Amino acid sequence: MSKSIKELLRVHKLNKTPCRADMLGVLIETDRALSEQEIKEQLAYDYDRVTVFRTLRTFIDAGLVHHVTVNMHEVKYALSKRDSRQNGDNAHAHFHCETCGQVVCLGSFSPDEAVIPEHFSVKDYELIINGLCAKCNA
Amino acid sequence: MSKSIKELLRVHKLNKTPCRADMLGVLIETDRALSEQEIKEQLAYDYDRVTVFRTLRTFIDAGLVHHVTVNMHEVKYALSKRDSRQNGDNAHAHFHCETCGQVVCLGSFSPDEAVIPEHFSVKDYELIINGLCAKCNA
DNA sequence: TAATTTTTGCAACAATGCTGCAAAAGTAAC
DNA sequence: GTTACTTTTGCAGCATTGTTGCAAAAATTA
Repeated sequence: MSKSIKELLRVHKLNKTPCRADMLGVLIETDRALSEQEIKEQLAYDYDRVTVFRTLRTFIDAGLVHHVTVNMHEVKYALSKRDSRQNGDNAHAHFHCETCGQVVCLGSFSPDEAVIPEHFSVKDYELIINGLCAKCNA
Repeated sequence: MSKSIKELLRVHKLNKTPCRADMLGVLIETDRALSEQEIKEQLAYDYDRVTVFRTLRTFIDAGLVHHVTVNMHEVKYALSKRDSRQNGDNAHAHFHCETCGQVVCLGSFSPDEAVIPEHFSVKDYELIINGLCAKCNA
């Protein structure tokens, strides 16, 4: 397990540091998206809150992690399956449980194929499309 | 115009107050989603920030307004076309321009029909599905 | 107009996002 | 391994935002 952490960091051209390895370990061991708070609670050591904050940003910039926002303000982070900077993996579907707050990443999707896990029920969904409007596209 | 503000408030069972009428006026005159800050800047008078905050929440609770979050933390508010509490209008597609930050509401959608306005280009989209997971569904 | 309910403004606090800077740790070259 | 250089971390600290409680003001109802 420790080996793949090292590998992941190396592949993404990030130096290996205790905090990064620790955080990555937490994210690897979870199949769902975690809030900053949830990640902190699972870390082996207490790092400065700014460090955790910056590390998450580093991971995102490196394409190692992606984020979702549910309920207006709850930001959750999850390991990207593949390097989202390189390939066409530019769409994400996430399932958010309104009761327990759990967010699971459903991976890539096309607007015409919604993959809902069995026994999950959909109340509503929201599509956020990022791109350029007509004015900025000119 | 003032008449439709009054109407909207009445239909949603909300008392008419200067702040509400003012804010509703701003939202009606815009076809896109606005941040709390943008709304404040367009108001005729300066209301307490808590009042604006609470009024937005009141509007959302009443189904008069809905919200989108882009770029992790930017929350934007837009007038709902119909009362989203009553009918099946439980899905929203929003277009977010990464350059100017503009968010336009594309209205209701099904995952298999993505309606992108002409000359808009998509970089990526995100689908947030709210509902119940298997565990909470039991 | 009076009585009752609702809304607003203010004070205040917690949590979060973020920056600059110096210390510590990591990396590379010898 | 030691040295020199680069990167990361921790800390102090500030701005913004989300939120609550309460009393004053406004709106609604009778």
